[in-house]
Amino acid sequence: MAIKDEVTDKYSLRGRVYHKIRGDILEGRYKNNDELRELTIGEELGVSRTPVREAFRQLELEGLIRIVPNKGAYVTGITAKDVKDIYMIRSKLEGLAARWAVSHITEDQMSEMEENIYLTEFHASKGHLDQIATLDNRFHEILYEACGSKLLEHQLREYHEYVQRVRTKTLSDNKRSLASTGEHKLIMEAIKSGDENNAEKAANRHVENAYKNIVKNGLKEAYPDE
Amino acid sequence: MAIKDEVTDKYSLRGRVYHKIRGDILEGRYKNNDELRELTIGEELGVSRTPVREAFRQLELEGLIRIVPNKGAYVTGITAKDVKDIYMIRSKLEGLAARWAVSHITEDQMSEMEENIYLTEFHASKGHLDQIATLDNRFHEILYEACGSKLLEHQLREYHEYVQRVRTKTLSDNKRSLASTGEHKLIMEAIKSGDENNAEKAANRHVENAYKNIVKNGLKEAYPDE
DNA sequence: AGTGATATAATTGTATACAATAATACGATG
DNA sequence: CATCGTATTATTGTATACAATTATATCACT
Repeated sequence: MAIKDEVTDKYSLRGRVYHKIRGDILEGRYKNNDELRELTIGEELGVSRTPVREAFRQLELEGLIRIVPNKGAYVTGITAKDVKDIYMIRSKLEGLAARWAVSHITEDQMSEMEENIYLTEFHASKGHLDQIATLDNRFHEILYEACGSKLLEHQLREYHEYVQRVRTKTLSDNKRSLASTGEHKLIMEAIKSGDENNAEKAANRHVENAYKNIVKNGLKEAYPDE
Repeated sequence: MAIKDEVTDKYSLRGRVYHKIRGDILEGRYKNNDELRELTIGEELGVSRTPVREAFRQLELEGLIRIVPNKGAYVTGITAKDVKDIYMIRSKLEGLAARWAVSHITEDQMSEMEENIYLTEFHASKGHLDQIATLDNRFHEILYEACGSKLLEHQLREYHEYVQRVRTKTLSDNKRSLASTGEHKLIMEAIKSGDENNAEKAANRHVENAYKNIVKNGLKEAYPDE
């Protein structure tokens, strides 16, 4: 109730609970193996156990918590190893997305991609970190939308969200953000020129390089080991 | 109640409902856009709306149904295009799994993989379709377990389940099952000899070939177009 | 004091009750 | 006869009640 009165009805109560807990886990506000009690969470958000339970079931399926029957729900979170795996998987899948985008991208999407890179170059030269981060996210979003596969789009978006925390942290490295923009440009140009093989390879390398940079800037401090 | 009394308590009521509906969708027992009513499903399985709703939320997250707020739940199912996308994605991810298996596979897993191929060759020569299908599934399971990544393992298993229906259908082609076993052997040998690049390529090609065979044997009849 | 049994409390699992929303039926009006 | 508005019904969303299970505390006994 409390929530429902305050804001417009963008989500159901269950939706709010789900996004709240999910955010708290992905942003690292819970520690690994923290126990989540239905009643406690419900009271914090001013809702009953029902929507909390439904949110728990979704988070369980997503692998962000694990539910022990008749016992409780425990935070699983994301480890340093997970981040590594996600980047290696993303490398392959963003490659596929870039390859497929060659034959599926619309004119509007192509224009937005070019504009995105143009703008990013400008803000990178000025050191505008916030804008760079937003544009970087948007570049990948455009790629996902342009690949022509709802399935791949959904999967990539999910992985992208999972590592959001470490990404925003690492983009504040100015040298990396310049290199990153250059790599975006290579992907865009390959797609524009219709070169599927190069588009795929460029996307592969871009994600691999992003991961290398993350390791260099200290992944271990941001995520638990095991 | 009805269910709980009949069988041992392997799953909660919610678990049963989830697996039941999921199976019905994946096996094609629902048509696309079929509406699922909480009360109806609950009555069919002898449970109340609560566990049904929790199952619905999971299926929604998985993308197998879509829930329109205050309206209802509608089957999304899997289309011919989805099958294609899944095979292309699987090609890349099984490649990764094979590559990672090189440095993560245990002795037991290696032995089981060799034995699996030996047995498959035997049953293929005799035309034992059921055994071949079981062993084929198991081969991929071993690969997933051996890759050393819970995340990749989970994702591959999910995709594998999604296309289970079309797989069992297509393996009844005897020529394909022989070729498939040969491809398994190539993957196994590359892993055994420690050749990461070849392991990845062999797995890529194996999944691509499996898809080509599916197309040849009539994918359109098994799945809706859009 | 330590150990085990039993009672008590806390927590989850499921069913039901109530509220809100959307679909449908029906009748008034032009 | 068509159309709009209203009443009714059906369905989902949420809260609460009860059942089952697990954790905790208490106390007797050695």
